[in-house]
Amino acid sequence: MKNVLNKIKRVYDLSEEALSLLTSRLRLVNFPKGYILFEEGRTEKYAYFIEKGIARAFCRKDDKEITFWFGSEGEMLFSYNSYISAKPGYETVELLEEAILYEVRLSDLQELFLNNLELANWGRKLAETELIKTEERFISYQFTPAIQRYEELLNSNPDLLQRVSLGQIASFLGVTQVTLSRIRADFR
Amino acid sequence: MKNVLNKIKRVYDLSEEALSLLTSRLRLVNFPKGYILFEEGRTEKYAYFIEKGIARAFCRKDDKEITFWFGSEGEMLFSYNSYISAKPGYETVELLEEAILYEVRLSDLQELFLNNLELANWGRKLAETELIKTEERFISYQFTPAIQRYEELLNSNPDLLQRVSLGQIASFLGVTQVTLSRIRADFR
DNA sequence: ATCCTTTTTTAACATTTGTAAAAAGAAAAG
DNA sequence: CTTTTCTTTTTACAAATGTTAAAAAAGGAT
Repeated sequence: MKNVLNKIKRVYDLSEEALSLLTSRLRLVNFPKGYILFEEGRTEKYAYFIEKGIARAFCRKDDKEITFWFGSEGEMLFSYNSYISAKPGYETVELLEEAILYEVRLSDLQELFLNNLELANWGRKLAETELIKTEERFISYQFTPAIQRYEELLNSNPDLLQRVSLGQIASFLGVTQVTLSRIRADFR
Repeated sequence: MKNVLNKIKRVYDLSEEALSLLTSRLRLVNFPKGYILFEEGRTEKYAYFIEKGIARAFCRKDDKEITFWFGSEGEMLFSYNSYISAKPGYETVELLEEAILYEVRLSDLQELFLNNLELANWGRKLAETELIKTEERFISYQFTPAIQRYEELLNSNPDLLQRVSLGQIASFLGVTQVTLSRIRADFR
């Protein structure tokens, strides 16, 4: 549970009591490589902490897929619409490796938030942290050319290339696979 | 205070007590058109509710500006980095019209969040709502061509064209002003 | 109304990126 | 080891967008 505990504390430091309230709702689960954890259009009932493995979130449109997120050890997995408003999600989440996750029921989380001040603030911090990350990525997206975003991605996530296919990285960067190949060719 | 109260309640419904705890920390302020409310690199001490007026948030890079947000009546204004981690902000916020705002000290907000369960959950919901909006925009950005984003923007915000210059809308859409002009020409 | 300033449009050209298809390379299966 | 399948690179061409500069249009000020 090392990676998960680490993540929980990094979000917002909790007392022993609050921490065990939260962890008591976690359940260890395993899934094979390729497993579809969340499916577009479904209202999900669980969120997950990644103890081991890597996942990607993507949306489909006209038989194209756009990957907009990668997450690995020590990160959380939600279907935001389900988590935030109990509505069908717009994203599909696929496990790219065999994975060890901790599962938590969304209704349990809600209940904890509504009854425990520390956990409510933990949930607030969690959303705030994700918010900043998302907005910064949005901005960097407009400012920074794909080449540079590619370098930054590899710097912040050096093992990504070994774990994820180039086509998926290309769609994450917002370019086609052909363009990414060209970028890499210039690179050398 | 109509627009602001509306916004507060739309985020998350509060009891009378919690609501007045929050509103007691608000202070009415006025600013002229063109006023720079937040400045890139500064750690801001306040957040604002917009009672009247319209604002834009942008980042600068190599003498270019990228507008990534517009907000008007009934929306909130923060420098996210200041709000979330008391660090210097990456954005500049400019008032595009004479404005009536309600100001709240960030340290007051923090204090309320840490002491009141309802307000902590209000703060959580606020961040969550912003998070979904930002992520959806990010995704639509990759999927949807500029023409369509332009139409959607005008649909959801019909008076924007009257209140904001085309150059700013273009940078919001992620294209140059020339491209936006071409888009509008095809349109007719 | 006229002048001045700012905003928006248009034009010509260069650059980038996309598309489709083929070739090369790598990984998995027999 | 060979074949099959999947992934990545390359090529040629088309389409979209950026750049720079000039023209046109719109708004304000006197």
